[in-house]
Amino acid sequence: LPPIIEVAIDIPLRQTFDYIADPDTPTAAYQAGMRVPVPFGRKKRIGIITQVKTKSDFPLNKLKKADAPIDGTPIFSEEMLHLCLFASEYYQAPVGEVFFTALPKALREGKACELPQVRIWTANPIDNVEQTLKRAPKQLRLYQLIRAQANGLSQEVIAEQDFTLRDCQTLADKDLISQRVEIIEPEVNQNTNQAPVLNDEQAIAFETVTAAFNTYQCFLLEGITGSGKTEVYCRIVEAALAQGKQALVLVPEIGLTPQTVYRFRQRFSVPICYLHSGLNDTERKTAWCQAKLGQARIIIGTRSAVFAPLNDLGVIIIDEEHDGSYKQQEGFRYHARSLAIMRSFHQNIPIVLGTATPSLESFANVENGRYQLLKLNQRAGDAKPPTFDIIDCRKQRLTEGLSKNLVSVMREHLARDEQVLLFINRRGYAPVLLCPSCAWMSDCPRCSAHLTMHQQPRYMQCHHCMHQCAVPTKCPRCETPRLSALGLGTQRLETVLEKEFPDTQIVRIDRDTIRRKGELEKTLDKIKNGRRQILIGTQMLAKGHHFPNVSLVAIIDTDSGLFSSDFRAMERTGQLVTQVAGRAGRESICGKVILQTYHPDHPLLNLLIDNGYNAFAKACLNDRRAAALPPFSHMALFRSQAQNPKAANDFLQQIKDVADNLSKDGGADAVQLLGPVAAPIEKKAGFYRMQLMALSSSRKPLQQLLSKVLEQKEIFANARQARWSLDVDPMDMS
DNA sequence: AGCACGCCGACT
DNA sequence: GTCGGCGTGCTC
Repeated sequence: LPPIIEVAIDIPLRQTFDYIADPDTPTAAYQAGMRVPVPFGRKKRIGIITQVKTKSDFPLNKLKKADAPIDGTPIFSEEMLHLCLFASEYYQAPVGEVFFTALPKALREGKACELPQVRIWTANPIDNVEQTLKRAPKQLRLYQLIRAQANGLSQEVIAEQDFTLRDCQTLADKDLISQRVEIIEPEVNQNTNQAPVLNDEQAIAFETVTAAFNTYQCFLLEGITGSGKTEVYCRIVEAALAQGKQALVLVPEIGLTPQTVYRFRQRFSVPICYLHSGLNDTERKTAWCQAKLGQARIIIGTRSAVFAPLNDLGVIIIDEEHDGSYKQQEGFRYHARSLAIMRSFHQNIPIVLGTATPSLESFANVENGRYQLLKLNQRAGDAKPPTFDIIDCRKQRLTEGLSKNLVSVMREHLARDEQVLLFINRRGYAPVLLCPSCAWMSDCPRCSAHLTMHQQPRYMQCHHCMHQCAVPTKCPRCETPRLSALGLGTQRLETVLEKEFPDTQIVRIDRDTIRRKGELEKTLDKIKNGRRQILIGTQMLAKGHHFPNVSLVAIIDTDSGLFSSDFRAMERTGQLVTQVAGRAGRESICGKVILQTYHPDHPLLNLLIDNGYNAFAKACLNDRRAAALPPFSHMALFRSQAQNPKAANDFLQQIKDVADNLSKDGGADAVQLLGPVAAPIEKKAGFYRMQLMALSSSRKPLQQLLSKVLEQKEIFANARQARWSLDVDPMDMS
């Protein structure tokens, strides 16, 4: 009797579907984790077998017949199958969606999981070939081309000489050449570089982690900028490789630059594969399969690489663990850090979270003993920490956002032929236009936000929905001819500085100046080789890059991160300031950091600059504890959006009603429901947005409530009137 | 999500 | 009389 298989399909349903296995296919050919084509509705879809069983809850006569599996061996190992099932439960995400986000597109579409191959043609020894092919000069040229290479010639090289596969086959049909297929081996560097000597702290970190090989332990490697975290990673990876294991290294989205890639490539003599957004579908499939088939020994990738298939995984490293890009913000909203920790727990291997500015979550886990803290406090060489200065903006008039004090300090540094880096978190010229006589403002027609004015080229744009229009020449309401540009963006800052420092080169880095790939690299080189420059940048510049010639860093709009509705805003500001401070200075120059603020007495800001990030984080944690916010409670956020604000509200109200009823029955009212309330940006691209928050002191009741709520079918009846999503452990409250 | 079914308005 | 709008229900 053919078995019944349980299949997950890529649709937004929180269920699997049962099928009867193909009776003509051996039973053993069906295994959990394999891809299988199944009839679904009136189309055929590819699904993942989650279970092979003998019984089904679904009426037997209604079960459809599955095809034979695509894979000879499961594409999801038992480990990955469980990780995906866990993730689906934890994040309340549809199973199929989870499995399919874990696969590269080419494999989702049913392509074979195999290593890239190359077709190689060799010439058969033929006498008098010139005679045989005398009427086919092109074929003769091809034959001679191939004959010239004793080991044969690959199809790619032949193609470069303007011969097609067809041409080769014609020769092959005449028995003049023959082909063989070879696996393309990944390029491997033969590195003889001597690894640098570790300092004491690095050595302790390295030894502690490697001593934990083959057991689960989560380490928080807290290393200030320049303390040599990367070298510790490299040593740990090296040790894992020496044990015949693979290593998984996760980096933030911005972190996988050619520089990082180059650094790893220079360091190791094993095949490395990279999984990042710059790859096309084929490259991604190749990298994935190289990992799966054990060819790649080190896998470096961004968020989704947490799903990389690795049979001999020995250690996981997460660089810049505090970085927000580890959280997927749409669809299946997972956090790669959480899943990586889960993965190492199930695999019984250590995991290292490295950063100069740990997330409060990780700090709390050190305090409660779940993570082990490893510290790197020594900077390489004689590099000194930067000094901080607060400029009290209440005491002086700012001209175009710049205080007199800042300008004069800038002059000092520039006079010494050093670089100055200015941070401002707004691109464009001015964040809003205002009519001085009737108070009209340049509001976006589709969002509850202003249109930002851009110059060169001149246009208005909404940074939330990308809506664009011309810059109005007069007030659309009262026809007053002169509108004032309010506030300061990177472009305006650039204009102002050009006037103030006419003989100094100014380099602006934001999404408007860095459009194409590689442009950032080019500009960074320009900065690295330059002197006496003013650099203007958004957050883009805060991450990962070091500028040895910068001796002064100023944050122009510190206050924008100080007072926000998002309870994580303060944490992010502290991380930004600390990371930014890390950009400045080198061994010989002591860096200076200036913060412009209207709130010079802000206690957390002062704690940060006087006592450092650790003290700041501790205080933030205390605030979180007092407010019973994460990480001292667990949060889930229902979001809804609809063109009609009532529809968005009604949907969430219905969820709240259902949830309230359920928690009454359960007795334990440990889950608090707050809302529905309007989202911080109430309207976006024409949609009204609402949210409903669920908070609980422990995870389990929250999880159970969410499961029960989502089981209620009536919720989905209303769901057509509003688009909705559920975010477990939301990182961004907007 | 996709797709079919189904029941009411403006058209060759 | 039909074409087609999108509300509702289902997918093993």
